[in-house]
Amino acid sequence: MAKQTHKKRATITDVAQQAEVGVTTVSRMLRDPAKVSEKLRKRIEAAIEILNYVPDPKAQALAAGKAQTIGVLIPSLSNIVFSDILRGIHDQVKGTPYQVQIGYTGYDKQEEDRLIALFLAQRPSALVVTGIDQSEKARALLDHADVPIVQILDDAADPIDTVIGFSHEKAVDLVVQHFLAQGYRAIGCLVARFDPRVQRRLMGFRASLHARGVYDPKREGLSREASSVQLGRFLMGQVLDQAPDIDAIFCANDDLALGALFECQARGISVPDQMGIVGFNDLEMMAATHPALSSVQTHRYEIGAKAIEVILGRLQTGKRFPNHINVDVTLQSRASSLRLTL
Amino acid sequence: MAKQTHKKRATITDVAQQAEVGVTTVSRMLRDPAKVSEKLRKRIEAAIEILNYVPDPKAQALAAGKAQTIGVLIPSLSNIVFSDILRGIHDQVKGTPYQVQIGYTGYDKQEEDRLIALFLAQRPSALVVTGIDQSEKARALLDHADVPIVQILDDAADPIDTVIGFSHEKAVDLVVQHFLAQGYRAIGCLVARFDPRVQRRLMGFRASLHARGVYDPKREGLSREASSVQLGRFLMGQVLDQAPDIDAIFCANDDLALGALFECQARGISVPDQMGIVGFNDLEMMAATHPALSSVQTHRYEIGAKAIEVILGRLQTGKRFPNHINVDVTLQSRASSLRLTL
DNA sequence: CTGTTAGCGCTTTCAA
DNA sequence: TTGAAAGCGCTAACAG
Repeated sequence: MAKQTHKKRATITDVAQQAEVGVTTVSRMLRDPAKVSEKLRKRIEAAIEILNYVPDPKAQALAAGKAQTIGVLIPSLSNIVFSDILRGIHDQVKGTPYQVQIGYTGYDKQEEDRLIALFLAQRPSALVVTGIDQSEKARALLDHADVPIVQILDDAADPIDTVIGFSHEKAVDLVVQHFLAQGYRAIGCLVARFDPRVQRRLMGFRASLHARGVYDPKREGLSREASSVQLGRFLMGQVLDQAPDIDAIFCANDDLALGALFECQARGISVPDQMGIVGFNDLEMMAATHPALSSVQTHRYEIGAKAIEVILGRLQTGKRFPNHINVDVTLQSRASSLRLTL
Repeated sequence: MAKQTHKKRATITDVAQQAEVGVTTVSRMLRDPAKVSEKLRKRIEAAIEILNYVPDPKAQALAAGKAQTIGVLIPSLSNIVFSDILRGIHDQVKGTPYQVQIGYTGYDKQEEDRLIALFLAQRPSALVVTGIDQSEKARALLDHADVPIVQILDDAADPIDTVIGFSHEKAVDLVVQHFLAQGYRAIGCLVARFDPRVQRRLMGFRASLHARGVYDPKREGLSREASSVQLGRFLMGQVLDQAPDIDAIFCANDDLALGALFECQARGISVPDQMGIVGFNDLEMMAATHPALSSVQTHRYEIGAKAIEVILGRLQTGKRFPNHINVDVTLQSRASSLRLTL
């Protein structure tokens, strides 16, 4: 008899009436069908089908005291790096009862603080945040939040909870070693958008060159703008003009590296003979350029997936993972930085 | 006296007690401060500060009968095209009381159906879906949903509600015209991942060439794989092998075009003299390659932003927009397809 | 301008 | 096994 008035979605009560059982039974069936007798189960299933019932997640969350939501805070969308991480996250969440809620900080500390407070207020099941450079305030909130917190894409001595990533300094050192091994001596770098991780790459790069006594600030092309291929071309040109002796360039992002390659092509500078190029992140395109571009593979998809794995482990099976999960970075050395026949 | 027991977040009741007012007043203040007297407002603000109160969005949504959520369904994350759209959406939503909830269909019709049902069950304020190729089932749900529905990235004779985008057929015709005007005659194409929009581009391309009597299937490089630079190289190589007479290539995605360019470089084929290349979407990198790559600019950011503008218009100001919003596509003709001195 | 009182749709004791 | 009833935190009449 429970006719729907066209406009209203069916509620659990409607289903209960339709199936002639109590709402409790319907609710129970939804989260553990085994606890309901075969007979009622059939009736309820039929009722759900007839009424086209879909439980309201927010009512569930409210009643249960917590949302089946995993919050994810990332700085940006323009950067494929984060798309890859999100893919890893989504693929791993798929099939679980959890939903992903994404927040974009726009590389803005204040916005990050705001979003962390907002997300935490929704009592998510867990929270994934980018990097290790949260503000004092955010850190306090996070420390007291009673849910798994995963920091990604970096490494920290003192993680809030779990940190999954790698040391940017070490990653960059790999690049410098590689350049030197290939006989490059006048090594410069291109760096854009000074987010904390890029900054650590720059610092690591400088330290690494310093340690080998081959550091020269003239060979740096720096910009606060967002990284892009065009910016890569521009910065490469700039560095080339101010330090003509340069013979190798480390690009803190792959799009800069692509831009550097094109600038060299445009100027008739041969890569890798006159100029070695190495990028960072190893995006798909790097292997397909001509010559193929070397880059530091950062396994972004895996980092995203691992973050969820850790969270699900904690949430569902109670399994604990180590607080530091190091994802190996590897230098994919391709034609753009290989000039020695080995 | 309302001491918090450390673990529990403050509720609106706590705030009301702390400020010695009724909960209604607190609630009211939250959504329209002007309706509360100066005096109480101060007291409430203080209480909120002391208790560190953040309203629970799901309780709000439940009580209000609808979530302040705008659902967005897109097929993929790997494609920068959708990152751009999401940026437009987020930028436009920022500062409004709405939250964005993203769903990924993975180019899978069934998953799309499931997500549409799921999202609608949450009674969002509005829903943005990609394309116009929803299933019968999904369409029925969408038709009866009592919220603004915006379809993006395509054009349809019969939109569900509002459609924002452009005709892929017409866009492709622009490319063919351009090639012909530049004196190219043996025009081929590279197409990957047969999603409905890419498919329409292919159909439009064929029709356009047919109409001019210059269609040759041997000049097509097709693949069901996801579009990528590497795939672009591979397909370009394939087409070059099977149709050596080809002198121009339209790539249904920019990464394919980039791959095509590199394949030409690797084979010593000069662009644009021996081979004209035009891509689709005009990603940032296209202007920075050497030679710069022509591409069809699809204004993805604007489409995303416009979708939200339309939705906010309907939701907040009651303003109505036309059901068809056409976003002009323009061919950015750059060096890669210009071989006539004009 | 302010407070009381029902719910929103669902979960969850607690009895039956 | 099942169900009645009491909330989860908030909003929205409806009185004052």
